[in-house]
Amino acid sequence: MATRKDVAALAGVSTATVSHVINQTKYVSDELRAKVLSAVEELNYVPNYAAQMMTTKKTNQITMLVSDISNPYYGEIAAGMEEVTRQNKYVLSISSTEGTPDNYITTIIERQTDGVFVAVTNHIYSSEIIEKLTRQRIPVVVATSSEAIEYDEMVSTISVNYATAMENMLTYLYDMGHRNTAYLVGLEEGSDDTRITLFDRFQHELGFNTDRQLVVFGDFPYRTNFESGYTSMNKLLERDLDFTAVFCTNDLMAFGAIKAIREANLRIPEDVSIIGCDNIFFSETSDPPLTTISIPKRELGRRVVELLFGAIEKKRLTSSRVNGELLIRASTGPVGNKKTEGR
Amino acid sequence: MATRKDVAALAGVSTATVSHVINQTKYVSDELRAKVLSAVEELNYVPNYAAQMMTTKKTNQITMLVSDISNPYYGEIAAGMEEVTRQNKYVLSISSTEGTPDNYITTIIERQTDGVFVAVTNHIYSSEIIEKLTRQRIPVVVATSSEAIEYDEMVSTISVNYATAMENMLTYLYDMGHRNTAYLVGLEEGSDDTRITLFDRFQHELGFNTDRQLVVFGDFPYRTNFESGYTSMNKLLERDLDFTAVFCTNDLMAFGAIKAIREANLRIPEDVSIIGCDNIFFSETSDPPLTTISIPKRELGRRVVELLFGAIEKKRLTSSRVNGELLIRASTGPVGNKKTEGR
DNA sequence: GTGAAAGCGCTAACAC
DNA sequence: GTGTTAGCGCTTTCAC
Repeated sequence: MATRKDVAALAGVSTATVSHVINQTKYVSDELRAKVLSAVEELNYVPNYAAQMMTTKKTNQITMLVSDISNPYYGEIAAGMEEVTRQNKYVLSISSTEGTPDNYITTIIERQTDGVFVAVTNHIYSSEIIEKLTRQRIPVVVATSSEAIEYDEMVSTISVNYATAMENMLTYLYDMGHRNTAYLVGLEEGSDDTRITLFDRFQHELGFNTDRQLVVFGDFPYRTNFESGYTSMNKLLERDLDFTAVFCTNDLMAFGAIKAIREANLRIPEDVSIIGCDNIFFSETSDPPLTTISIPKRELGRRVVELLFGAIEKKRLTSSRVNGELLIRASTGPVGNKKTEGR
Repeated sequence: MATRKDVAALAGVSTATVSHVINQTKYVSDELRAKVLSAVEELNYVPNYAAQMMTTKKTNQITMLVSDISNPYYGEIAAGMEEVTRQNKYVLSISSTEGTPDNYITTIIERQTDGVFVAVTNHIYSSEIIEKLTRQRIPVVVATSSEAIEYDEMVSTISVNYATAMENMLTYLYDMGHRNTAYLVGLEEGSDDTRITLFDRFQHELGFNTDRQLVVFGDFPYRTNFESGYTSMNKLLERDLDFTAVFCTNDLMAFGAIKAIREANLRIPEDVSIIGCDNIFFSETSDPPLTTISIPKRELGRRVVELLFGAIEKKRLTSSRVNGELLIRASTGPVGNKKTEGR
């Protein structure tokens, strides 16, 4: 593997000159620059990143820490991140924390990532992660839906504004005659998710029958995936309460819920209306197409990286916000003649 | 940021000793080891990876180069890779090559990734990528479905055995009365995909009406996503041929095809049976649930990393193979009374 | 068993 | 404009 020294020798210049033409860090005469370039070409020279990293103390690497990379929601966010990350010659690395996140953090710190996006749904883990990261002065962007939390100065937040979408959703349900709507949260009770508060608030304001029993929290380790949706829905069905609509923390859970509902011999939407969140790609093609709160995922991903760059370069921190939007499809409808013998 | 030197000073030992206890590379007396450890603890010391990289010439990093990270198929493979990658203290980085891959490769080479998994569907690009990588002596694993290609000694292959699944699929279709089945390839003509060959072969053997017009290749840049499925299906419909079943290169394309079919006022499966490939998560919940060739994605991801490790450590190369399996769901059925006025 | 010291490949002063 | 050189933090012989 050719080094900068070899190039310098071949081109008959000093190593510093080579550096300067490669990094365009100082003006070098056309003549020498040409020599250097051709030497680079000839030797098939590629700068050694590790060495560069060591002197500059920058890795040009950003990492995404995610609970579940196989959730396409994060896949699309990652695609958005990748886009701007790449344009800026950064590298995106992805860590999936299925379980406790301890080891990842050490890795991230060792690798001296320039910034990390914490997209971990488990609240306890994520605050732990954030703390460890900020202690090392690593810029962090957190996905939060709550503005209530106080973060360290190293952290910026990206959040989704759910207020309008949640209000629209509940108004829509109300207008369709729904008065008892459940919520499959998946997360632990006490999670800092604005949607929970918004759900309560708008239910009160609009005149729904509110019953905490209709809100189903998850079990450790608090996943929000297909299985979790399936389990939560079954939990809800066992409670034997009246409900005609179910809102789920995300589309994946909604699909799990749909499975459970069908197994219980209930029809969608005639017996139960289902609403998801995220609008992942498949919600459009699913059976039935899913009513959901759409989130601009790619845009969100781009924003995250911009936020991180801001923190890395200017050391100036801000927050960013993206809007959720209700998308009505076939999984919801008016309250119908419920098959009461269904369960 | 504490360095090894600080630790050595605090512990009252040499830097070498610190290295030895951290890397367990030589026996160090319990007494000193304890001192070192507590110094590490106290200083919150974390080894600098860049420095380590520089001396060891290893990055402990593996890269996945993928055409489309938002395709959940790759998401699941990535999850499998991440699993073993993590267990071995490696880092997984993901690059999405939407468009020409030139720049990524340079990045990968600069970063001196220890190994890369090339999951790029575009054949021309992928061979170019492989060449550049192997020229730098970087171990590569390629996803191929063809055994025909001769690769450099630095490349191992992971392949899916489609033979049985393809035969089962076509037999199944034949038994259902289908005689004209189309194939939406998405890729360019001449792609090294065994499925194309297998499709032809079994169609002949079983006695289908074969007509190359029923095989639809893609257009540059040869994507195999939803849009591509939609476009290809429309292309097929315009050809105005008889067909009662359509096989698609992957589930994403199948969903795109389904959209086009519905827009043409055709019913699934009464008028057209649809078969996908991959069995991504949503194929189970889609409308209709998709008949598809299932691939053990996580397992595949794990194997890829193992292959890469083999290449990195022992410099011994092998190949690995995983089996596809036909999964019959509701998007296929017997040839019915086709609504000929449908298009 | 422990330590000194020579690099690894590059950057960035600083001289020339 | 171009070259010299002192590190960056760590690993690893090789002495002791």
